[in-house]
Amino acid sequence: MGTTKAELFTKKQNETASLLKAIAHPARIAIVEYLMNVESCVCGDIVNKLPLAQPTVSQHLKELKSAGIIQGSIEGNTICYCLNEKIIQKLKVYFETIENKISKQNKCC
Amino acid sequence: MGTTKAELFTKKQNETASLLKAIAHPARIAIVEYLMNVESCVCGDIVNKLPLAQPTVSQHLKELKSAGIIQGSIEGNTICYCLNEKIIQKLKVYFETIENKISKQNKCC
DNA sequence: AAATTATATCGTAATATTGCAATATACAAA
DNA sequence: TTTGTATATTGCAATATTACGATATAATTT
Repeated sequence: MGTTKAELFTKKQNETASLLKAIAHPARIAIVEYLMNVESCVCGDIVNKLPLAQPTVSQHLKELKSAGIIQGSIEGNTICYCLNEKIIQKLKVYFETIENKISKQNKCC
Repeated sequence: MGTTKAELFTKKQNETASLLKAIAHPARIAIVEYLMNVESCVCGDIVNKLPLAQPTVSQHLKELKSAGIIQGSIEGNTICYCLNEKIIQKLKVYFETIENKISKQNKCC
């Protein structure tokens, strides 16, 4: 195996899992945290900032982008990446909702 | 490879990635969402609720537990699992912080 | 104590992920 | 139009993850 049995879970559960998985890597965390602190964001800067080879960074950027966590816009020779605020907010709300539901019930441990 | 080069990132980035990775699977999302909606929580209930074999569920519970996302307390023959509110809150705050930082800066895309 | 019930662990097959060298593409500058 | 610069894609080796049958462990009931 190695294959997740996605068909056995709800669409939403699979989507949530994919979204979290897309961020759940130190290099991708580092990219997100870099973008959150910077105003203008060029791919080359990210490559220089990260301790990984250019193709590896490119691959991580692709994953973040296809999950919708970052957006990229072509700027001549260069690509400007930035965070998708809506998706970040969605994740915040997800954990906020869990937090609120927990506090409303008795805990057994 | 297949190995993440964890030593190249900060301790905190690695911890955040591990924590997110621990939830980033539809079965583990399903477990978290089940626990969030239920008052008393016994491992057997989770096994019955999920469309996976008992050893598989046990393995997922172990991962959630070792990441600190759930806690388990032995209750005779049975094990009662529940969510660790502090960790969930930590994740909420993480995304909340990113959200706040984004809105304070100019976006280029 | 034997049988039953609840959960964990081991071992392993199938598949996925990570990282990078080599190479391709695409625009910019000379 | 050749050269340089920025980014993406391909191909592949190493390692990690997922799932589960078989089995172990540990408490409960009979």
